[in-house]
Amino acid sequence: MTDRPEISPETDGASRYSRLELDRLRKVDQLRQQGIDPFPARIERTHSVEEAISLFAELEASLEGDSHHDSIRTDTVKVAGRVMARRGMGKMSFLDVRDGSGQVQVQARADVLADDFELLSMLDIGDFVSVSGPVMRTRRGQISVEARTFGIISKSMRPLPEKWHGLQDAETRVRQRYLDLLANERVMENARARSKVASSVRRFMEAQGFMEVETPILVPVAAGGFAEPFETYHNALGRGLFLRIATELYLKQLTVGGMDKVFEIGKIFRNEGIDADHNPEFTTMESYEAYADYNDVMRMTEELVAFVATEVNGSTVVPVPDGEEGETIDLAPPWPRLDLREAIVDASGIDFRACPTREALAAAMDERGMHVEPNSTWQQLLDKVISASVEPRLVAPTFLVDYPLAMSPLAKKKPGYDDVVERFEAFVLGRELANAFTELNDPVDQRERFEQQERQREEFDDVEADRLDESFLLAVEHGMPPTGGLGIGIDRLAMLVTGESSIREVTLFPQLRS
RNA sequence: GGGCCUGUAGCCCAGUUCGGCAGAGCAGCGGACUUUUAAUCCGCAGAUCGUGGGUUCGAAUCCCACCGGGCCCA
Repeated sequence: MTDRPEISPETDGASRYSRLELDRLRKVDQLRQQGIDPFPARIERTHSVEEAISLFAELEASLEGDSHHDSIRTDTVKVAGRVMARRGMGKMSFLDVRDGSGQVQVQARADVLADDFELLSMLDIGDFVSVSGPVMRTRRGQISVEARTFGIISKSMRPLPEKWHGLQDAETRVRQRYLDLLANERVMENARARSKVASSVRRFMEAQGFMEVETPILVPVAAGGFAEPFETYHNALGRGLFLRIATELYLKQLTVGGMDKVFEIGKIFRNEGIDADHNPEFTTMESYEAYADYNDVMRMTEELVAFVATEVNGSTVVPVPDGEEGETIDLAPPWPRLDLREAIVDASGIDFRACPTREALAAAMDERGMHVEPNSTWQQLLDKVISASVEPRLVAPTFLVDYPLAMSPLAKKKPGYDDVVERFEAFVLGRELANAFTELNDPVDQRERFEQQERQREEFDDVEADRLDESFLLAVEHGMPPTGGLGIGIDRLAMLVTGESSIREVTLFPQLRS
């Protein structure tokens, strides 16, 4: 590391660096020429910013009423962080220094700092610095570290977003999320909230006695849901594989194996479009509980969501995104159970049991002026009726209960019905949040359902139809306990508790075109 | 897939209606300043106007294509 390219606007660096960045590169060089490492491997730190402020606050409180209040100083602390702002006036400068715990002002005075004061001329906003000195209050009352020593511990070569307007550009915000995190407080809050969503879901499930597992992401058959999978290739095996579209079938194999309460939190991948509600990779929590049915799962689901909201926000009341000022909904259980068939009749006048063929359903939709996509399957048509007429009404948390068998190939028939299954979906703010059923554990029925899906794939060119998974059927043929299963979207849950209306606001690095 | 909006300095934005010298603020550089809080004051510099074509005496501005981003519809 001896030869450094000449830094000037004339070199090819000019194509990569603006003048501002070249200025900063020169400062790095100048620091090295002065024998100062702009990127030291180790630094000393005794206090986080938050701890340093607390130290002062406690000292000040203990000396309440003391006549020398103005001259209170703590013992020397050493803090480190990024310079977010700078206010200089010749022989004295104020810096706002931020670490992960908070932000504190640093007062840098020429007479106190002596030699280190010169270093300020090498300092840029965005640099990381190390400061030692007592914590005190300035004359204006601002808690500050009075710098006795000062050092640059990592140079920033590029300017940060502007302090006042911050970073607004929607594209830069997601492509350079680190800048978004620095500039927009809400982004960090949302990231923390999402982290808490995942951890509180995990805590809830463990408290219910569920065991967390991990199942394959690279799978030979992408089954267990309606979605087109991503394809990949394993060189050593010499065969194509898919990225999973659900965790369902592996988890149910574990119930066959005796895991009575099992869950997984993980990414699934669906080869579909990108919009405010959809990212091609997203996170779900799926759970399977032996000896339970969908009524048990329904109770658990509403408890789970209420628990998560309370853990994250301290309340089951969440804001309605883009709603009226102060508009909220309450996630506290119990949530109303709406019979799906009745809900569809109420919303659209269509009774799906009276329209058992796609021709009958298409005619009913046509009568009501609903667009009928040619070559759609019965389930695709009904799904459209539900999403267009029923879902938008479901603002407060609601369960839609008892789905048509045709659109639920993994759910058990409701006793006394041959066309309705024990399945529910949970909706909040017009969006699907969870999907669950009494799991189909009859291997003969299950095989027929899969075969029906495969026929649909052929007949209607339905790339999202479910797939027959022979190794799953083999497991079920060995005997699967009666089981209640749940799938819940972690991203959707995060949107709900943060009050965000776009999945991009709760996904740190959403998929973008490159 | 269709429609609408959008891309100008490192960042935030004007300028596009009606073609006529590319602008301001923050950040930066130089200077003044020992109590600031978006510090202030003086001065300076900073642009592939997303990319490529076209129209025109002249294009950030009008037209076409393409590359990104956003919203709505399907």
